[in-house]
Parts: sequence; C-alpha cells; structure tokens
Amino acid sequence: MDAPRARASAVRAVSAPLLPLLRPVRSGNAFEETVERLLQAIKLGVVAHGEKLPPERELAAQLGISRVTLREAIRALQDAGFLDVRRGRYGGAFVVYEPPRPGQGDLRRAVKAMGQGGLEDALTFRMAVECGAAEVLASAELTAAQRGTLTRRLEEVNEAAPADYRRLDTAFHLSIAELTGSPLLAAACADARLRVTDLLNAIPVLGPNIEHASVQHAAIVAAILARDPDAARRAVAEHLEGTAALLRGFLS
Amino acid sequence: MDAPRARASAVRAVSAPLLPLLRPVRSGNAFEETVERLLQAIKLGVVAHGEKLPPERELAAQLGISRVTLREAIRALQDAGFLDVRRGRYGGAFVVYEPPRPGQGDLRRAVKAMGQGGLEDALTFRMAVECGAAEVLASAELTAAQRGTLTRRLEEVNEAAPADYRRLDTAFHLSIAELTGSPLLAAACADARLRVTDLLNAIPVLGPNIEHASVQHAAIVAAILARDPDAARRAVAEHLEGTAALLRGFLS
DNA sequence: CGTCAAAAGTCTGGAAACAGACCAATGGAT
DNA sequence: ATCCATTGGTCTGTTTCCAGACTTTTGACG
Repeated sequence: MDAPRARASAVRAVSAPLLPLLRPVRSGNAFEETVERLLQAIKLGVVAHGEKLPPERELAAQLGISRVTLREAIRALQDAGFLDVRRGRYGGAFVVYEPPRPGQGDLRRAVKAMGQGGLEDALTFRMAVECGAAEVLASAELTAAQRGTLTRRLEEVNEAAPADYRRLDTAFHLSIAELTGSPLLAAACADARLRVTDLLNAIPVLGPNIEHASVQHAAIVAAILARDPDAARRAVAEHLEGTAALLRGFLS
Repeated sequence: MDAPRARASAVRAVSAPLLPLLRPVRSGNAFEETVERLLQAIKLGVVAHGEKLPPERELAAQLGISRVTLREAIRALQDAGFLDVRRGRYGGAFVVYEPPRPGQGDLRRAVKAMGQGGLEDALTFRMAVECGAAEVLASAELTAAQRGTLTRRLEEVNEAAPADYRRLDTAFHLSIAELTGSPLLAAACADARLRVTDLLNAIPVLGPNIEHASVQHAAIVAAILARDPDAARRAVAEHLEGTAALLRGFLS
C-alpha cells in the first residue's frame, strides 16, 4: 500500500536492549504459581499460625483463578503440612506452620534457589522501591489515622516476641508502602519483600540486630512524620543496607 | 493431632490490610494480555515504524506463550492496522503505525480509561521507581561502556525530530533503569512508563517543554556520572514532577 | 435438640492454551 | 535459473483451566 517502505525492506531487527517489555505474559503454571503465593503469604506471616485463609470462593476470586485450581494448591499445602483444612461452617484452611528455627545451611540453598544474580537484583530492587515509597510518604500530608497506623506498627515491631519479629517487621515495611495510597507501589514493595523473605527466614534473629533495626525504624517513622523526604529516604536506605550487609555477612 | 488448636477454634480472620499478596495470579486472558503487550511495545516505539517483531517462535518463547496464542494476537493487531505481516524468508510482522498527531480530547479519555485513582497511582509509582533507579545508578561505579550508552541516549533525545521524541525519551528513561543491572527494577520502570504512555501520547510535543526537559535530562546524566545519588534523585524527581504538572495542566 | 447458614467437597461439560509436526511462500545466494 | 534457509500458515491431539451446579459436613444458635 505505501511504496516508501515496500522496497525499503528495512529489516532493522528489534532494538536489542529494550526488551523488558517482552517479558513473560503468564508465569507458567497457575497451580504452581498459586502454591508459591500461598506459601509466601504463610511464610510472611500475612496469615499467621492459627488463622485461616479466606473461603475458597473468595480467595479464588481474589487470585483470579478457578476454585478447582485453588483447591489443588491448598491440597498440596495440606499434604506438605502447612495447612489444616476443616469443613463445615466455621471451617476453612487453617495455617499450621510456625517459622522454623532459622538454620544456617538454609541460607546458601535459598540464595542458590534465586539463581545467578538474583540476590543482587532483589536487593537493588528492594532498595529502590522502598526508598521511593518512604520518600513519597514523607512528602504527603498524612491524616491522623495514617500517622496512627504508622506509629502503631512501629510499636508492634518493637514489642514483638522473637517468633513474631519477622512478621511484624514485614507488616511495618509494607504499611509504609500501603500508606502512600498507590496500589502499584504497594504491590512492588510486597514483591520486593517476598524475594528476600526466604533469605531472612534463614538467618537467626539476633538481639543486637533487632536493637539496631528498631533505632532505624524509629528514624524512618520520625522522618516521615516530620515530612522530611530526604531524611526518610536516607533512613530507609541505611536500614536496608544494614539488612543487605547482614545477609552478605552470613554468606561469606 | 494437636489438641491446643482444636478447641481454640481461633477463627481470626485474615488480617485486612495485608492483601497485596493475594493479588491475581494470572492476568486474565493470555490472548488479550499479549495484544496489550505488543500494542504497548509498538506505541512506546520499542519496535518503531518499519521495524519488525522477532520471529513468531522466538517471540512466543520470550512471552512465555504458545505460538498459536501469539499468532492470534498478531492477527488482531494486523486487522487493527498496526502490523503488516509478510511471509517467506526476510518476512515477519512489520510495524505499520506512526504515533498519531496528538489530539486534545484524547487525554481525558485516556485518563478515564485508567479508572478511579489510576492517574495518581501511576504517577506516584513512576516517581518512586524512577527516582530509585537513578539513585541506584548514581551509586554504582559505571564502566566506560555504560557511561557511553547513557550519554549517547541523551544525545539522541536532544537531537530527536518531534515525531521521534517520545520514543527516544522513553529509551533514555528506560536505559537508566536497565543500566542498574537489576531486571526487576528495569521491569518496574518499564511498567511505570507504560502506564503513562497513553497520556503522554495524547498531549502535544511543545518546544518549550522539550527544551526544559532536555536541561533536566542533562542534569540527570551529569549527576549520575558525577556519582551523586542525591542530586540524581532530585533531578529525576524534578523532571517527573514537571511531566506530571504538564499532564495535570492539560486536564484542568 | 433441631435448624440452618457457611464452609469444604464433588462432578460435568466446555473453553483456552499448549506442544509439536508439517506445509507454503519468499527472496537472497549460488 | 535454481537452491534453500528462514519465516509465516495450518493442523491435530492433549493438557490445563474454568464456570457453575450440586452434595456433604459442621457447629453456633435458638
């Protein structure tokens, strides 16, 4: 139809470096992906020991999969001993899992499972999105309710029993992202956190680290409440660098 | 098996605010999702006018879908006039599309298509991830090749013809993310950019804006090359705020 | 102690997606 | 003029996944 391009036969290949766009449309297998998701939710403590998952129909809708597929995943987690499924009214899929005594050999295995370069990728990604979230939040004018949520989460982490520490730490970090009011940003932070969960679960929760972390957490909250974006970003960066260094330390 | 929980019947529901984890496992329909992806790649100029998509087999593998599904998507884009598919050796799916003369009424439609709160979400997300990427990059020690890529992309934007401007601007922004070496971060930035593409395409490319932007682009590159993370972050923030303001201006 | 609502468990037919083999056209190279 | 590698086009059988109706279990409540 248009002569110019016809003879041109401009067989320019697709530009090499711009291919993050052509990343996978679907993450392989719905069943496996669902198992992974639920497992992460359990390990993150989003659904803690003794709690139950939402009803199958509801959960299936949220995950965008059919009930059949969801049930297969739940069944797998039941067989693996993570869930206890009870039927009848007031039944459901109850979490029967407590974070393991962090072993030492686990860490290398977890790192290996991330693949080549995966660790640095995850840490970099987390640094970028969490710093961004803190900065955004510190730039916004918060309502009293939002400030309350933030300080409450901070207190919860500080008072946490060792067994609950990771879970509440996660909740604290994620609430920063959620309070920005940007679902995309919150999802990105959740994703980033997920990618380091297995690693964090593989290292012990040590007193000095907790104390150090709680000082940093307090600094983050203070900066956000003071509406000082620069300070908030720096505080988060420092905190995450500490975590990253801790991980690298256990690896060397 | 374990008496303690049996009677406990701890029917604590799943904690309300921590549900970004239970987001959809798969984005609905593989076909539609693929069409969307390809369309975005075309509109972003990742595959410019006259270029062709990678061979079907290759592209299907990259997208993680079957060739059948990919072909349906390509067919749809062909019918819609975005692609011209030719067979035989040296054939392929050629892009027959040029960014439209930016209309004025389009913007509101594009915004409406994003849904309630979608605009602020996208802008916030973009601000967070792109600032993060710039900061990460400015913190790293770059090779000569990386510095070269960055400055080359900058020059390309500055010399761009109006018709090519958006495409090269996109390439510039994305290369910052790519140079961080974090695929996750690069994907996040690409995603963020995608979400505002339709909006940007709906507003005219004005001389003063371009000049303003090119000054800011230069500042970004300078800060990165000077290894000044703070300045890099600020420069990106300023630049994106400019874009956001421009969009809001056209909306009011 | 029976009722009943909410939950898991089951079944069936159909649509979507896939894997892989094979066919057909095209145009540069020989 | 012919060859042939490369690319799109087609076909077939299989697997995965889904939508929705229906059944069964359970335990709080009246």
